[in-house]
Formats: sequence, structure tokens, C-alpha cells
Amino acid sequence: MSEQNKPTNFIRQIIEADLASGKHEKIHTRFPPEPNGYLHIGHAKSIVLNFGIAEDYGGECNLRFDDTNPHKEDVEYVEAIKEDVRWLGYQWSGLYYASDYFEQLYQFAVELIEKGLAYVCDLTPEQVREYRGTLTEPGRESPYRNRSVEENLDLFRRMRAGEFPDGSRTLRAKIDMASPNMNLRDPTLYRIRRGAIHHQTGDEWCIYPMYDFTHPISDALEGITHSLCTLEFEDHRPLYDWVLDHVSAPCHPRQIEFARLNLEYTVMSKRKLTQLVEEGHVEGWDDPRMPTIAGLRRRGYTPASIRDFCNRIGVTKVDGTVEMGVLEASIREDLDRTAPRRMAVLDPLKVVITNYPEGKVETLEAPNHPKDDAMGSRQLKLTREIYIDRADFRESANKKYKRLVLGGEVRLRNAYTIICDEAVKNDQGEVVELRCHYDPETLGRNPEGRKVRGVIHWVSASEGVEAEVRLYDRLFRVPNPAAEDAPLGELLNPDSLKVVQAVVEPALADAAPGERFQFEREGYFCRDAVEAEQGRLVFNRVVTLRDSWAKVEKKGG
RNA sequence: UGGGGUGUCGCCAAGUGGUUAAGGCACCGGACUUUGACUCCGGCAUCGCAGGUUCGAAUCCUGCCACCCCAGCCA
Repeated sequence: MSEQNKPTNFIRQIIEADLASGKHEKIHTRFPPEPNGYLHIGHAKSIVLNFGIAEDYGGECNLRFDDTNPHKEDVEYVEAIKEDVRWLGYQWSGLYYASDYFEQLYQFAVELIEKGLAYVCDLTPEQVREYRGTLTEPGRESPYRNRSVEENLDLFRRMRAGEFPDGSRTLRAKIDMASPNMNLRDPTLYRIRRGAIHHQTGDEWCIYPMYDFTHPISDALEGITHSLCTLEFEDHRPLYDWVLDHVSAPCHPRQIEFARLNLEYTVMSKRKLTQLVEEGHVEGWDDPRMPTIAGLRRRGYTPASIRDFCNRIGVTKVDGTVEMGVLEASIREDLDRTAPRRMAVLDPLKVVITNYPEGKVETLEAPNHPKDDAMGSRQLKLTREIYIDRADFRESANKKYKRLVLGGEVRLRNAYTIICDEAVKNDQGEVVELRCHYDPETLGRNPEGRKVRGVIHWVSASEGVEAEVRLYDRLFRVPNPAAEDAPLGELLNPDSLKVVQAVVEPALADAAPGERFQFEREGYFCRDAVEAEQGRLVFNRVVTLRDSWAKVEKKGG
């Protein structure tokens, strides 16, 4: 897989330069999710970047939960996130929580107060907003801005002691209310959250530090060398640096921003993903149509394919949108190499092979992979009655159609050729059964004097096994749902899931949960692990095969 | 109308004054084929616009234009 090709990007170039110049001997990165939701493919980009750099430069990467807002967070998410990171194939050097640093953070805040660089402000949230000014007008200084160090120290201590109600006071940095950068207009450092039970620290604290104060210090305490985050934090970098410049932190990591991932035909924001789940448009966070790691996993994506995808799309500061085709190409490339082949008929049409003895069951050997003998083979069962896919028969067609037509001949994959003699119809004129005869001389060799161009898949009617197959497609009908005005629910692709009752070859009956196959001529499928717990045989379509016939057909083939 | 960013093929993305402007995905031809798959061969851009500097510019300068982000006691 193209995964071996070492990625290069502007961040890696910075790191290589820092290593070459001796600025750093060892690189230390971190992946810092807030445990307030499930990870998605956009997080995978960050994970592959951070852990990939640590791997490639002999450094380390921490997993750190940015848990400074107890209102939104939960242990359920920390466990899910750990599982997802591991599943993607990474092992963190250190597992930390920003909440591990609450006491140290408090002391650093005290240090700022003592330096006259932070103050307790009694403005209400509404007043703070008014005082902040606008994008084009400077803000005004808070009337509490010049309290004495002693008073600030006292008030901050009492904030911690729980003496003041939520929203009544904050600790603010004293920077510049006229700064063109809004983040520098005396940003909030601490707020009061009295009733909150934090998932790690319980009720030990009733004041909580803000991201802008917590993040640089957490990075510094862990000895992070390069703090990689997304573009929307570019404006926060001056504040990140201000904090570290004014506090006695052990080091000063460098924040570097890159563009977050946008993928066509899906959404990535936590709010919208939550909406999909809560409004019942999908069955849950692990619905195979979701761009979550859990969803992709259940769909049948491999960790390697996701890593490969992340390396293919690169890392830059350009705010772009990647086509689904790239993700699909990654999983196809992986599964083409690794998935055993099987036959499954998704839209069964019965075929009676009239010259095949009734009751006979012939065992045929079929390779698991056309190009990899090491993958072995499995047994097929041929009988007088079989199923083929409806789409593989037409009463008549032009020469571009290579499948079965009335009077025509086609090869049954891994078996004999058959010639169609009759199409039996019901009262509505629909074809309900085909009567064909086979050529016993064509097993493993071509018939004399004629060329059979088509090959179709099939399954024995009596030996085949019934299975539910879920055909997934893109969740939305528009490339960029987030940019539309209409409610999310109206932008969904009505065909994002089609459930069919299929007949699959016997070997598929004991597929392991999560096991992946190529259903020949159809696509890649994976046995649904959740349904497997109930003993149900359900397959999810990971992705279709590339289909050049569909293009020919569309053009009038 | 303030500040911070970004503009190279349909999509992603190399490129860091002298290269025929990498590569991947997609697309279009063709070969092969017991998967209309895979594989293979071939095709596919003058770099947002306009000026300027230079023997030479996607790369430097100037001026425009377009798009993204910022006014949470969210991250």
C-alpha cells in the first residue's frame, strides 16, 4: 500500500529543520481530544499526523484528554476515544488529562495575578460581551481591571473555595482591550461551575480553567515540542505564546496549525453528527454511514485504509474538501489485496439447468484470490437449480452486454458455461425463472469453436445460505450539507441504505464477525459484528467495485 | 469597514528564482482477463487576476480579486 511512501508536509519540514538545527533532540507531540463525543475521520487525520510524526522521527506522542468543561464531558467518551485510537493502530506514550494539572494550573494563575497580569472581574457575561467591542471597534476596560494584587488573590482564592455563584466572577488575563485580535481582549482564564461533577475530579473543583489557559501549560508540562492544531486556532496562537511567556513553564512548545478535513457528502461537526443520531436519521454513532471511527469500523473499513487515506490527502493550510473517491480508493486498494473472494447473489433470479441431473450436488474448488494462491481455496456446490442476479439477464441486448441473453451463452464463475433456452414469465410478464442447459465440457476450459465473453456469479438454490445484505451509499445527496440552508434531515440521500435478502455461497455461513470479503462483481462486504452477536448473518457493503459497465450503460449501452 | 489565514489540473497535493510544473484520486482511450474487478500501456495544468524586478518567476515586489476563521464564563 502507498502507506510506505513517507508523507511529507510543511509540519514535517519544520520538525526536520528543528532536529537538524539541534533545537530539539527528540520530538514530542500529542493528540488532545475533548471527551465530549465520538472520534471521526477528521480526528483520524490529526491522530495519523501526531502519532505518525512521533513514529517516524523516533519521538513520542501522548493522548491527552482536554477535559476542562465538565458540563459537556463524560467517561463514556474517554473510553470510546481510547478504543478508537488503539484500533487505528497507535499506542500513546503517556495518557493524561488536562484535569491532572488543575492544581498546577491554579498556581500558574496565582503567579499571573502576582505579576499583575490577571484579575478577578465581576462583569456579567452580557457586560463582558459589551465591553469586548466588535471586530472593528476596540473594547473598553473592565472597571475591575485595576484591583490590587491582594484583592485579586483573595477573590480568586474565594472563587476556588466556592464562595461565589456561577457566572458572578471570572479570572481574566490583563492584556489589551484594544487589540485587533479579539482573543487578546482580556480573555477569560477561569470560570465558576459550582454544581458540576467532573468525570475525573468529581466535586474537588468549582472553578475550571479555559482552553486558552490550559492548553499551552499542559503542552509545556508534558514537554511537547510541537503542538499541532487546526486552523481556527491560528488567532489563538498569540495568546498561547502570551501565557507561556508570562508563566514559569518548563518549556515553550510551538503551536502549528493545519486545515481540518472536509469530506464530500458528509458532515464532520459534532453538532451535526449528534443531530443525525438524535433525530434518528441514523441508528447510532456506529451506524455504518457515519463518518465516525466507530461507524467506519462497523462498515468494514480497515485501520490501514484509514491511515493510508490520511497520508494520501496530505497536511496543508488550505481549506479544501476531499472527494469520497479518495477514501474509497484507499479501502479498495487494501481489500483487493487482502479480502477472500466469495459469491453472493443480491437480487436472485432462479435458473434451472435442465440437463443437470436432479438431486446431484457437485463440489467445485474455487480459489480465494485470483492472484494470491497462498490464500487457498474453498468449496462451491453446484446443483440443478441455482440463482443468478436479475441484472445479469436480459431477453435481448446489444453486443455490449456481455451477460446472459435468451439464446446466449455465459460462464458461471468457477463452473461451467450455460446457454439460456427459455425465460419463464408470470402473469405480469415478469421473468421469474430461466431454463438453461450447460456444457459439461467447459469446466476449467473454453468451449470448442465459440467464444464466451461473459462471466456471472451464482449460488446453488438448495446449498446456498440466506443472508441480509445492507447496501450503503453516501449519507447526503449534496456534496456539502453543512453549507446548505435546509435542515439536515432534508438533505439526506433517501437511498443511503438498501436492505436486501440475498443468497450467499455456503462458505459464507461461518464468516467471523467483522470478517471482510469481496463478493465478486459486486463489491467488498463485511459481516456485521453487532448483528453477529445475535447469531444473525448480515453483511454490510463497505464499498462497491469500480464499475466501468455502469458508465457504458449510462451512455446507452 | 479591524485582525488572522488561503488561492498550483475536476478533487487532494509536490514545488522554497533555472525541472519537459512530481504524485495520488477522478476522468478519457487501449491491452489483458473464468470478477465489465485487479493489472498494464497511453492521454490529461503554465500555477486567482493585473502590473513590475530578472538573462530567467508558480517561486521576489506592488496592487487588486475571491474564499475561510475570529466578537463563548465552548474546545
